[in-house]
Amino acid sequence: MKEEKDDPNFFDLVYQVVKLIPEGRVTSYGAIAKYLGAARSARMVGWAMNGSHAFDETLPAHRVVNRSGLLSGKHHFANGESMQDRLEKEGIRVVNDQIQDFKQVFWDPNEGLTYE
DNA sequence: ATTTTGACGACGT
DNA sequence: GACGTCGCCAAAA
Repeated sequence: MKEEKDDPNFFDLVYQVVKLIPEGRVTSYGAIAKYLGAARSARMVGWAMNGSHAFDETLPAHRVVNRSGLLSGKHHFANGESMQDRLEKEGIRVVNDQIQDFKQVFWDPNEGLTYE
């Protein structure tokens, strides 16, 4: 038998979590990584997203930002403006690629609970 | 096979 | 809070 040394599911899991992000909310790569048990592999989350749109354009990658609430990956979208535009459409305020009230719109997959 | 890079994060200064 | 450095792991050169 072949031992699963690697975790091909890791990438899939990332996509699943991103899909679970409620509208008008955002999360960070590190939060997702931590949720998957790879807290120190936040980079892998971003790397997974890199190929995500290749087979899943519905993936709301625009709701995933770095821990600072900065649209670090906006340059990877087809149109550099699409990411910010979508966020603002969902009620998220973005100024200079920086999400305003990031703490309020932040959604942690670990909690998944509605807070005030 | 080795080196560099990358949609990040934590820690030290 | 800004800046520099290290760690993490996978893909590209």
